[in-house]
Amino acid sequence: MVAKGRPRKFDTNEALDKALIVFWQRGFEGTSLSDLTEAMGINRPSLYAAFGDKETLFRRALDRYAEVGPAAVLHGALQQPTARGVIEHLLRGVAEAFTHPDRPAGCLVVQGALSCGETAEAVKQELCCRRASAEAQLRERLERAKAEGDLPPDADTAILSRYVSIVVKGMSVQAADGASRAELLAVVDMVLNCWPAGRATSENLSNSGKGIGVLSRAE
Amino acid sequence: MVAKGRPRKFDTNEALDKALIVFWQRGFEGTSLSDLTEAMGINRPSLYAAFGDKETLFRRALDRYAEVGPAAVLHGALQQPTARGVIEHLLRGVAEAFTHPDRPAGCLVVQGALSCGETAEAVKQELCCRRASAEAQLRERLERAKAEGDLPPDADTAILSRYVSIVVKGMSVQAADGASRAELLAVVDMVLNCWPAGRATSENLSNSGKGIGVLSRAE
DNA sequence: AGTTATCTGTACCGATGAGTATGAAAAAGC
DNA sequence: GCTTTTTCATACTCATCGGTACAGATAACT
Repeated sequence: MVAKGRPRKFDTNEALDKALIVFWQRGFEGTSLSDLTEAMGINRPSLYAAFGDKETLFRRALDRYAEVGPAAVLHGALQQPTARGVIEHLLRGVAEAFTHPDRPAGCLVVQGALSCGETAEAVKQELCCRRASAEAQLRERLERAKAEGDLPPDADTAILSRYVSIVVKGMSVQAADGASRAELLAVVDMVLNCWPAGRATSENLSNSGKGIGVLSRAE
Repeated sequence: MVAKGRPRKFDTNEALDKALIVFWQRGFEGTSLSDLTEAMGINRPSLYAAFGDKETLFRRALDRYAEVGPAAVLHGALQQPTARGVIEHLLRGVAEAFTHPDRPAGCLVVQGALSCGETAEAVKQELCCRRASAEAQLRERLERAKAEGDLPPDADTAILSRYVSIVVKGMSVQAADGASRAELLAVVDMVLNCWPAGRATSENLSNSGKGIGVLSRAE
């Protein structure tokens, strides 16, 4: 299976990786086609022929990110045997991936198009869906843990997964602000230390009997 | 003190508030001058005469945001008598402010320019500094709490303030994703429930004797 | 009334945005 | 060697970007 016409002068995968890095650094709106062609080492028509328009290229980069970037951590985490293991693997893995020395800090799915103009609205929605999907997968995994007796039967998996999701998103912003790996991991340790299942108590896994917002104060 | 020349046809404060909303929704890069003039109900030269260029206007909007937006919650929180009260006021206030029905979801300081092109680099840095400043203020307040015996003497205020900062940033993204006020508040309840000082134990306030990363697993 | 100072509206500036037309170049198939 | 097919490089399109020149309008001050 050899191509017929003039062969490509560049490697498509390598070029996509370069594009991924640029999008990751600057976001969708902040990246111009000139930024892309310069980083990829190709010129404009080659880019369009190989990847389609800017939005299509961004989606390709997103898929690539899901395979090799921090987003890949979730997949491994979900396969851990215990709920505690899932959370630990996820948070530690993400803290490390967000501070990888050779890659942009933080998460492309968070920073790619958090708020934007109308022209990037579709991309923003796509990222929003991916974030929601990650949280949903996590929640299903915790639901399974509950069914297996790994989490107390009154655990609120919606709140738990949302909490973890929030911590991950927060770490992404913190990493973009320049937080070091050690700083993020220290927070992860604290979160894990507070992780309810680590205490073998269900009191903070739900609000059963108390109702949301009616908590005893500690003063 | 009456102005001399032709009087302004619009109210400067109202116009600034309109600009704030647009920046808050679309971010710095995602907002065009046409978006601004349309929302503010004035035309371009009036905008430039009254506020300077786009970046200056954004900074004015930021200052306004610090007074009336979610950022104002921090100020009230820092004045709470106990560390626990500070955190509770901050997290609850922010959860509510990020989901105010009449305002854009989330936080301008987080979403205004998280990642961007070169032209917005200065704005990005400014936002980064403001986030860091908030965390530093929180840390100083916790340090005071430690001095007052309100927190255990071995509490690591750097990690604690960073943790709270991460939760706030994460909630901002979550709110932008469409999370409801009740959903955020439920997470806040869980965080507060896990808040170490609420348990009158210092074991998860520091890693004393164990060292970061050497935590007992719960399996 | 006349002067001066400021604001408004239109119409414009050069630069850059994303996307493309076109012809030369380089390979395979015959 | 010639055709076919695909890629490459230059140079272009049109729209929009942030920012401004200029003339008319509207007020206070003298």
